[in-house]
Amino acid sequence: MNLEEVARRAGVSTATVSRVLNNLDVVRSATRSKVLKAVAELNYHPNLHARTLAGGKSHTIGMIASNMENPFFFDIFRSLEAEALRNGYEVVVSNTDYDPERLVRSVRLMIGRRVAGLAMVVSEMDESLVDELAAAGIPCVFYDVGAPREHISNIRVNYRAAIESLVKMLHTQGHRRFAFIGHHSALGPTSERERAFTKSMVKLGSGVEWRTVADRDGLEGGLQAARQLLNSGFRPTAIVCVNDFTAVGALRALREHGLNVPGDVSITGFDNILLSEYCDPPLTTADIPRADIGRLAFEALAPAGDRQPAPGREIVIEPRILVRGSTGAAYSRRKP
Amino acid sequence: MNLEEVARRAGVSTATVSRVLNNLDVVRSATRSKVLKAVAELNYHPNLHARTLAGGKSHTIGMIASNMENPFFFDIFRSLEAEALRNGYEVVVSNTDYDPERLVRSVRLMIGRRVAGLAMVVSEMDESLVDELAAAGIPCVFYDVGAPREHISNIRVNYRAAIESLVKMLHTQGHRRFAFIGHHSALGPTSERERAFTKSMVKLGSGVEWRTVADRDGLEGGLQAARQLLNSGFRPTAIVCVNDFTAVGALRALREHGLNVPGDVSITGFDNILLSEYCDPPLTTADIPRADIGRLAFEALAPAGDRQPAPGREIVIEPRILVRGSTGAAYSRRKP
DNA sequence: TTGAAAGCGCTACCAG
DNA sequence: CTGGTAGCGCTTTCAA
Repeated sequence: MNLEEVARRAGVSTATVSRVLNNLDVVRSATRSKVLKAVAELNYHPNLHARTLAGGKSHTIGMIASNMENPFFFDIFRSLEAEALRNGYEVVVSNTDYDPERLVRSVRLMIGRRVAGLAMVVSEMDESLVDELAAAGIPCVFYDVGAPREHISNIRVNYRAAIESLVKMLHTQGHRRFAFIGHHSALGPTSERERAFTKSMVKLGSGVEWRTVADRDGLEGGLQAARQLLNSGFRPTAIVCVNDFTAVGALRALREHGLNVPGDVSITGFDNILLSEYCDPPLTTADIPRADIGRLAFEALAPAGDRQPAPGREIVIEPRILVRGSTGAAYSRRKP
Repeated sequence: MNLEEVARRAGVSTATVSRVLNNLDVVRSATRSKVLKAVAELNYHPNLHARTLAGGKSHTIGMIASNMENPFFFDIFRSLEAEALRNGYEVVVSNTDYDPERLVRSVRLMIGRRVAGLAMVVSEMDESLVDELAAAGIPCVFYDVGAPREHISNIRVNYRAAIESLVKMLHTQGHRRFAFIGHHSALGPTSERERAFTKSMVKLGSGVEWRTVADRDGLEGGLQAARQLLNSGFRPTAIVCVNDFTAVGALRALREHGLNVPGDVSITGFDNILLSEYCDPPLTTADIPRADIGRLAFEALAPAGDRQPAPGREIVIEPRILVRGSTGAAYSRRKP
């Protein structure tokens, strides 16, 4: 089933059918009707590959994420997609599960698809991959993983400030034994968050004890990391988690050990995913405005109004601290 | 950047480059090297659209889901993708958010992409859309939404049996006031689960009171539905939820009302998503083997070994009940 | 306002 | 084992 069959049935040329299908309003209304009738009767659906090939432009935006299972990434996808659809683009996602090989695979796939733009929401990144992307001439926007280059936009979050606020608050509440639960990831946000944590600890000086531990991203990773932490004998009164998803996992480990939150241990998340309000207790966290990020990412790739993609901009996002039930004064356990 | 440039640089024909890129082992090893060298030097990435168009086959499988935010769907996607990748296919997903219009859009998009197969993991379904798909000649597999036709495979879950088991267990534990929390959805699993619940209630006879309530799928929907239920004045001692995701939302409403689970109220989920073990208390639920579903779906679409897609099969899955901490004897609240 | 025809980048078939 | 070439289904000039 192709244009030609439709054209034949409508008694016009393929060019005309194409024009109708693309809403080029040069077509006489009577002709248009004939064509649409034929299209409907034949249950015709244009071949998008042929269209892309002939048209020379893709109309799809790619997004590569490290862990679509983590609602944080899904939220970004959702806002990016909404913005894209509104502007006549599709978006196709690819998940790497923090696997460098899958990252390479995904990037190549996106290049092969000749996507109109690519949002990289990943923690791992290889310099040579960025080269590849640049050589392919695909507009890119990186979230959180540094790729400071010409023509490449970066969206970054000011973790430092947020983690510092969180730590300062906990310290003020009397906490002196801290722990950081991270997740494995070569570079980027995690290590940046961890570094931010470490720096904050150092800044607090000798009055505090602390350690860090890490496992995979996610519920299970948080659980394992927290178990490992608790089994080590070290007993923090405050745990700073790399993100909410991990924190929810850690919460389970705390319950297993009979520790009350925030009575025995305070815990913080990061991101402000919906789930952070549904766990018990709800998490004190730092809100990252995912809706904005999706929108900004799209604008950096294919701005509305057919402007050229914005040249390499640097967008910094300031998280907002949200204090909820998972944190409180040190040693505040209410006796039963 | 195209085949021709690569061919020129390697001093061979485009046909040969194509053969190398497709691993047709008829190429002399020396020639192959030359080609690969040129490919690398030029940072060449084949245009997948051209490939699909010329080759006449797509090598990508589509999946349309109602709510990718619900981990249940993501789990199915993950297993489907794993199986697909293993067999040389890509998979591209589309999310409908239970919106019939987005469903139509998604289906058309998949047809336009000429996907090699399509997994429909949706609750809403329009008969005419199934026609469209059939006319387009795309192998399809439907999860849970009846589309009994020639050449179309269906994977369904025996909700009836599972819900009945759950209800029977609760009844045996002394529960007499039940509630069902569902989610809006035109047809399919929800209504089937709800019907299953209703039937079970009727079967229990006049000794029980019950009612049903519904909101959107998800954390927020579960919360709202449960609030609505509790504010109605009816006080069930057992709540059966349409799925785990919703149940976690309901749990929050129960906490808000100062109700202890399972002391005051028992609650059950469905699906056995990972989160069901991370909430407090962990949910009694019915396990649906998502990994199997993804695999079965793939096999129904593009069986390994180049066999033709299996002709319309009907696969029934029997959930397994998992009893965890969210259920217990009626009126068993331990006094503080 | 419409049609004819030249590609878009690749595969696959037929020769050699 | 390799090259030439006819499409795949569509868009887009260029003419009419």
